[in-house]
Amino acid sequence: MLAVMIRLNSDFYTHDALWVARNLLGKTIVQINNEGCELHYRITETEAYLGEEDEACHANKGRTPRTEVMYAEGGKVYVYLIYGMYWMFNVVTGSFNHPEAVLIRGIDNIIGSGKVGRELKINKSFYGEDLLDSSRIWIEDTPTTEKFDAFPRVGVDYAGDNWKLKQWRFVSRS
DNA sequence: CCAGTGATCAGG
DNA sequence: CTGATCACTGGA
Repeated sequence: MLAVMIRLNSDFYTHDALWVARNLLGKTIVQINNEGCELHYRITETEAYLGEEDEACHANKGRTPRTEVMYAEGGKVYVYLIYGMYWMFNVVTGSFNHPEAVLIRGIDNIIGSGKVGRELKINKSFYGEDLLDSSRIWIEDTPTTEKFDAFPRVGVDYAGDNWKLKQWRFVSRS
């Protein structure tokens, strides 16, 4: 029996960032590399950023050129460079004009958002990429009974206690 | 602990 | 234009 892999669709990504962050665990990022080969990566760790009211979310400071794509309907890619070195790979979620995203922090045994960006060779050209339609990167539904643990988000000490203590980081259990 | 590295954004 | 900041990593 052949397991048919289906690209995740708009119905998936338009859920809120918390739902998407939890439900992306165990799903498969598919990427076409420079040689035309199809690479598969299992998502193992995610983090949710949820709206302008979330003090840890980039959109907390409102709409800017960088955060613009977060205001799109779920299904786009949000990338940004941090510390001049690391490209963060995020999936935009939720409805139009509600800025949310899920940061991919781990794939397979690669743990750490900077390492994920490096492995996927993310750069600015991925900003706004449409996961529903792209021919070079997308995410596929994957049969899984994923168990996970929740932790506070990483690197958000600048946010108020209410926000930095939220356990919006999700890690697949073994 | 700390350096590296450069885009981004608010403020003059 | 300036300068602070940054959802990080790797090496003392």
